[in-house]
Amino acid sequence: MPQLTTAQIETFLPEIQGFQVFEGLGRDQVLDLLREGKMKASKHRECLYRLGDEARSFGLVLRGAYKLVRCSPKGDDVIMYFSSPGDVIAALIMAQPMATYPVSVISMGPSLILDIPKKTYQEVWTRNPQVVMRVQNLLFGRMSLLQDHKLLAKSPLNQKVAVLLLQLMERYSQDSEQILPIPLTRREIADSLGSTVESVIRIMSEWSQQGIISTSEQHIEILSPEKIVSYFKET
Amino acid sequence: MPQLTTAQIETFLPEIQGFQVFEGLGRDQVLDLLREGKMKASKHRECLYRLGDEARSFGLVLRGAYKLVRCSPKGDDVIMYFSSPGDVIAALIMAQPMATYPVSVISMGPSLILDIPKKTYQEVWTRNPQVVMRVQNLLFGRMSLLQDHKLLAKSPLNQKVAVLLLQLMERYSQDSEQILPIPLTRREIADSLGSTVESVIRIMSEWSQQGIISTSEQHIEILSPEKIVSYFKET
DNA sequence: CGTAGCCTTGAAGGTGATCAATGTTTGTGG
DNA sequence: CCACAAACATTGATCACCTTCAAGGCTACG
Repeated sequence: MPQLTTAQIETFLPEIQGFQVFEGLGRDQVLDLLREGKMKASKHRECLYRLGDEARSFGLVLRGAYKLVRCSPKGDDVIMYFSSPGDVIAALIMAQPMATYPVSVISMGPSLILDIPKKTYQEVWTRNPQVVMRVQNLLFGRMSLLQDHKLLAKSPLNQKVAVLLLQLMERYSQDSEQILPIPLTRREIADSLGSTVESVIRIMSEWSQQGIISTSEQHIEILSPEKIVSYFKET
Repeated sequence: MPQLTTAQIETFLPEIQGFQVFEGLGRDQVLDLLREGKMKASKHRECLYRLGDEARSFGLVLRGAYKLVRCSPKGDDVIMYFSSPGDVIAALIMAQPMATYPVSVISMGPSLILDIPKKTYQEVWTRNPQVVMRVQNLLFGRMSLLQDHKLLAKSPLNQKVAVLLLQLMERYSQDSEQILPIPLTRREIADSLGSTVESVIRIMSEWSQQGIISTSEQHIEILSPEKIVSYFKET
């Protein structure tokens, strides 16, 4: 995992200033919040933070995506969250002294993150009520997703897959194209929904045949969102 | 829903100062955070905040319990969270201007809450970084519960029920007795787990016969926690 | 060119949802 | 205090959905 020079932060600064967390903050204020931050590029499937390791730093996602993974009692992976650029990862755990990461963070496709030491969080982030509130809002968004997922507990699997794909599409798709720009495997969909690869495949194969979606080279495209939406309008 | 006089807050003040959110704060500071707060006693099954209503105030739970309920697309209730004394309810929504409650809040058994106007949150709570951090920690705890629930997605229902009962027992039981001091129906257990009453009953009946739990007058007692624990140690 | 990760399909089997019917407790108003 | 309604608990029968297991093919990458 190559570490880039701090100077490179400059390049991304305009973009970073546009992130929700930093909305409306001045350039110097933002630079202060990123103090001691190091850019880290991750290759596909590389592990950034490992569950159980001591939490020394947290991350601001710049490019690509990372999945937050825990391990079920049974031993299989469960994906808690898919992060997207602008997301702050593992921030909450920074508030506690001597804590360990509650999840593993693994990149999906080539990704870029700004890795910021715990010290900066404790000394700069927590002192600024506005920033703390912004982090809280991000957290609120993630909690809403977890709640939405709980709401679908009794729904059939195809509704769950439909909702997940549309959620991800909304967050990741650029240029209003309906193509997911990150490699999302069927296993990952299953791991996110608490289901199995086989079941997910059966559902998505059917959609492919019906021309509702199209998948090629690990990328998923939704051809007719309306039809997918219909899946969770049904009783 | 009778409103008690503000003077009554004095009575609860020592208790309130002991809550996690206010830990280490001075008496005057706490009083300021509760500014304009009104005590509200709720009867069993009474609705405190209704989903979709304009969010004008939030609550600090003093006695009893409240359930946070949303409605699934199918139309049946899903319980997102069981609150306990010391919990802050609907706080996050206070940060947004003109928002509506994202859940309904309904009391379980006779309960007591301190209802605090939005204004106090915006003017006092958000200004104090320490308090904001504390609220964030409470939120973090609730998110952990949602994550734990997601982790059990593939587990059989009896494990889910076991985990839920032990979680609630840990938070509510007083004097290290293993009796839940709040009326928890089997329907509520089902609504919380995204299951059905019948399935929950079948599981709990079996436990009753085996002497693992005992239920009388709407109260649940765990006779042998070890045996319940064993349910989620199994593969 | 072999391994690893991913995708696919089929068959069998189980868990839990659904539907239906009935008993029990709680709460309310006359 | 009784009668009636509403909420809760219970049991059984049936069946759909999804998991599990097994086997095989495809593609990328060292």
